[in-house]
Amino acid sequence: MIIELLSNIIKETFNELNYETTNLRVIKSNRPDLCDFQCDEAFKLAKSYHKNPIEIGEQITDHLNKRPDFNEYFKEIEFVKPGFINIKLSDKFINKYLKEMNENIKSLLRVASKPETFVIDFGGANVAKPLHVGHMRTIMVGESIQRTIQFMGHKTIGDVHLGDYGLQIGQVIYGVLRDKLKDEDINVLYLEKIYPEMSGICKEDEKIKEDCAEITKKLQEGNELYHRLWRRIVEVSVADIKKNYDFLGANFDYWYGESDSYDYLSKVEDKFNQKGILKESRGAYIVEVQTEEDKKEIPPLLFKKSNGAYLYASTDLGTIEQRIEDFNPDHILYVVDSRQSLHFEQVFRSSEMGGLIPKSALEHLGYGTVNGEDGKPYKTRNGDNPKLEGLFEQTRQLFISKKESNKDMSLEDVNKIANAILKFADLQNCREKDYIFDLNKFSDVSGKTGPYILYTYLRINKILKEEGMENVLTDCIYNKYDRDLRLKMLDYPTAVETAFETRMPHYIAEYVYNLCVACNIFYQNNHINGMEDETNKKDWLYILALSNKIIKEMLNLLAIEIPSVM
RNA sequence: GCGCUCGUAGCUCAGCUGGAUAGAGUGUUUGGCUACGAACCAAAAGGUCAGGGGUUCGAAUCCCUUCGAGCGCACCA
Repeated sequence: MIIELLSNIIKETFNELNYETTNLRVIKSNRPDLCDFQCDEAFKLAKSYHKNPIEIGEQITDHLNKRPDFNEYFKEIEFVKPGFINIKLSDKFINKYLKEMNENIKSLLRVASKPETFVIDFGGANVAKPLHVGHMRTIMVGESIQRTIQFMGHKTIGDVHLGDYGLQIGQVIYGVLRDKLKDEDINVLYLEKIYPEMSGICKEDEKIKEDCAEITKKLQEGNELYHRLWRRIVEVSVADIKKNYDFLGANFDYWYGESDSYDYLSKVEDKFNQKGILKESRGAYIVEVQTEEDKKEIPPLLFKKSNGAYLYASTDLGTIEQRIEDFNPDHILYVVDSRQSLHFEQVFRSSEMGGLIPKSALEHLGYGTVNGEDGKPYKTRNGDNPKLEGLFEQTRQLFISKKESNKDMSLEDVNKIANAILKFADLQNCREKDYIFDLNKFSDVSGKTGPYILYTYLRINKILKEEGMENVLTDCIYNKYDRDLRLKMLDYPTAVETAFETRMPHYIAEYVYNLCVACNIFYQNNHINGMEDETNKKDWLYILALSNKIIKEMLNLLAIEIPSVM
C-alpha cells in the first residue's frame, strides 16, 4: 500500500509534465544510506522521449519539490547522477501509517476484495509408510501458505489427502496375512517393519508383487476381509500421523484420503468419455495430454491399469471432482515434492481437457528434497530414513544442552522452541530448492534462527511489562536506529503480499528476521528505563509494542508458537 | 534419448517480474556486560555471482551455449 501510494504520487507528477507512464513503480531503495525508496522511471522514458534521463529526472524532482503538500509525504527528494530519483519519507508520513497499523494491523495490507476459496492439499503421507524428515516440509510449507492465504482474507480448506488406497496397502495386507496377525496385533511398530520388508520383497519377486496388486484391486472392489484389515491399518497409522502433525502445528479441515475419491471416479470416467479423451492403449486406459503446441514430449496420463485397477493419477482426478462438488473452489494448491511435477502437469491437463476445472485453477507448489550433509537425501548413519519423532526428540535434547537453565524449562516451552528451531530453519529456505539438513547447525540458538526471533519477542515483552504500554504516538523520530525500525515495520505488508503471490513462506521468514535485527539494534542502542524525556519514552514504548505485534503475526504465519520464557 | 530443476563468500543460504557499492548467518580475527535479557551489539577479513557469448544506457537477474550437479519420463505413490 505504501508503495502504491508513493508510486501514484510520482506518476501524477510524470503525467503533469506530459510523460506517459504505465507501469511506474517505486521500489524499496537498494541504497538505504541514500534514501528510503527510489524511482528509476527516468531511465525508461529517456529512450521513447529522445531525452537524456538526467533532464527528465531533474525536471520531475523539481516539480515534486514544489508540491504544496510535500511535507505531508517527504523529507527529501533528490535526483542523483544518471537517473535515480531518491525519496526520503517525512517523519509525519511514517508515523501516520504506523498509527494506522496499530489501529488495524492489516490497514496497509491489500487484503482480498473478493474472498476466494483455496483448497490446500498438503501433508499427504502414505498410510502404512513411516513418517520421515521429508514429511516435515509439506507440513511446514503447507501450513504457512494456508495461514498466509487466510491472512490475506481468503477462505482455505486444508485437506491432508492421505495415500490410503494404493499398492502399499496391498503389500501390507499381504504381510499381515502371511504373519497370521490378529487385527489388534497390527500396530505402528509392525507397520514400520512390514512396509520396507514387503517393498523389498516385491522388487525381488514378481509373483508376490502381482499378488499384492491383486489384493489392492480387490480391496478397491470392496472385498470384506481386505476392507476390515485396511480399516485397522488406516486407524493405527492415522493416529500416529496425527500425533506428529499436531506437534508441527498443522491444521486440516479434512482428513480425506485417496479412498474417498473412489465414489467420484465413475463420474470422472463419464466426463472423460463424453469428451472422448479416454483411449485404450495396451489394455490400459490413458489420456493423451500432449498438444500440438508442445515442443517437448509429454507422456500420456495413465487412468486405469490393464487389470482394471485405478492409480495415483486417477484418484487425484477423482479428488478434483470431489472438491468441485463439495467446495466449489477457485484454486486447488498441491504442496507436494517437486519431483512429481510431471504427474501434476498430466493431471492438470486432463482436468481441463475433461471439463473438471481449468488448469489455471490448479497449482503444484513443489518443494525441494531435504538432503544430508553429503547432498543426498537425508538418512541416518545406518542408512534408514530418520523418523520424525526421533528428530523432534533430538532437537529438544540439543536445545536443552545449550544452557544449564534450559533443563528447568517446561516441556511445553521446550516443544515450542524445538518446533521453532526446525520450522525457521526450513522456512527460511526457498521452497523450490533442495536444502541440506544439518541438525547441529539448525539447533544453534544464535544467529539467524528461530530462537533469535523468540528471544527478541520475549525481551521486548519484558520491557513492555516493566515500563507499560502506550497508545499515543507523536510525529517525532529520535535517531537512526529508531527510524530504521519504524521503516522496517512499514515493510511487513509487502513481505506478506509477496509470500502470498508466490506461495513462498521464506519471504516472511526473511522479513521477520530482519525486523528482529532492527529491534535488537534499536534497544541495544536506546535504553528506555530511566529515561527522563517522558514523551520520547512513550513513543519508544509505542513502537516496541507495535513491532512485537508484527513479530507475533509473522510468527503465526510461519506456524511458530511463542514460549512463555526462554 | 527426451524433459525439468539448480550452480552466488571456506560452509549453509537470501537476492532473480533488470538499476547505484551483490547481502545474511556461520566460521576466522577483534572490541563491548556494575547495563530494560550478552541466546545480544559493533568492527575487520572473505566474491572473475560455474565458464563463454548475446540483448540493454545498465545483467547475479532476461536469451543462447558449454561444463558440472540433482531429478523425472505408462500399469508404484
